[in-house]
Amino acid sequence: MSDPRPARRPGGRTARIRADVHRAVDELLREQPATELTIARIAERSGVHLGTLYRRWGSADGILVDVVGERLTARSPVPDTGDFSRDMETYAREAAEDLSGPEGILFLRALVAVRLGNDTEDDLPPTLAHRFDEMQAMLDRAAARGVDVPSAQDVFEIIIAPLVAGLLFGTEPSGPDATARLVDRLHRLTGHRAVG
Amino acid sequence: MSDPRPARRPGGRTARIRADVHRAVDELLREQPATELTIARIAERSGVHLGTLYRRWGSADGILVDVVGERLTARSPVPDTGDFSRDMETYAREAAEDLSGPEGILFLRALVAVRLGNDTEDDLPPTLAHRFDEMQAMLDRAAARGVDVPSAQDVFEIIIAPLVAGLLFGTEPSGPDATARLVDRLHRLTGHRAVG
DNA sequence: CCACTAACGCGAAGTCCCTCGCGTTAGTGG
DNA sequence: CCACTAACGCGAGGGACTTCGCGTTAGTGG
Repeated sequence: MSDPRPARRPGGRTARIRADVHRAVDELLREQPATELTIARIAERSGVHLGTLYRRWGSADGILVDVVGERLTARSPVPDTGDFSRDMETYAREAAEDLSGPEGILFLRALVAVRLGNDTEDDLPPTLAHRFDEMQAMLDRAAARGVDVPSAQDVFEIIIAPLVAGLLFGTEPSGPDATARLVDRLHRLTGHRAVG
Repeated sequence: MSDPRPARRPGGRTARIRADVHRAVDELLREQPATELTIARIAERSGVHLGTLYRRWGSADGILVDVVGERLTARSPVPDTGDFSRDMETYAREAAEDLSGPEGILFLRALVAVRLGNDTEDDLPPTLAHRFDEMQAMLDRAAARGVDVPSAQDVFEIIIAPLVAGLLFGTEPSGPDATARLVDRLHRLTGHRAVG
């Protein structure tokens, strides 16, 4: 969904077009509310033809998922300090910040539109799937050090889900205290002292 | 959101129009995928003029939130057997069923579009707020019987949030086992044997 | 360096979305 | 029963969205 083409010809032009589009979207988001972001405007700003945008991304939401998803991935690397408890808290705090910011909301909206809009059940956009893989790797590293870690699903249900749902329903306190509380709850529920 | 008018003139015609629209949407949803649901089609089927639909609901998503939200409220009354643990499990199971069904997905999509689409931060649609009030009442009843109950926010974070987020990210097992597991987790967190 | 073809540029055309002003209808309060 | 006005009906109109076929460009593999 992010960039739906299986990279059959990932060479120079294709990558250049994508970069142009990303730059244009970045600029446009800085100048106007996200609801004003149309394919036509992106085409105009980026110099990429309108038909090309439809062919590659299908819709403005598809472009948004691609752009914002990549931005989130880029600026929040998964931590690896050797202290699982601290890493987890950092991970949770970054996730909360990403989500509560304006582009987090944007990303969520676009993701929902793309995922629930089409009947074909397809996978997560690559940027998101990659993020989950990183978390799994973090858990694996800790497990390799002998730490008794929760499952990825536990982390998803106890940490991520409340953040996302709170955002949707507008009932989130979402301060730094909130994420600390979630992490603490994860430890208590999964029964780990979380040292390691 | 749901029906945005503060009921300044809730009398016969207004209610009649709303019923007509709801009936039309029900019919249309049975005949075609939700993505095909346009304001124009609703107007045609219901006999209500297109301009009226835009005035009252603003968009097709707004109508969807109204219609589906009411349907969910109507068919899943909050349980009250006097056994808190059982009530909570029933509540969770019903919520899970509502969400996993096609109209649950629909509702979620529409809710996101309506809530995150406009910049004005407004409240939850009445149907949803009402649902939360019912849950709070359920907790209050149990508390009045002397049961040590979790907070509404706990229920939201531990029961509702994983269901919603799982739906969005497509990572939900969401069987009856899953909800039982969530309820069990809630009990463990609040440290109750959940008898009452 | 050449042939192949994926991906893009182009522009027209159709469709749908949404708004607006004005006239009409029918709840509401007295 | 009457005056008032919220809410609806109406239709035109502009604007936005999306698709399509065809020609062109430029990675890719040999």
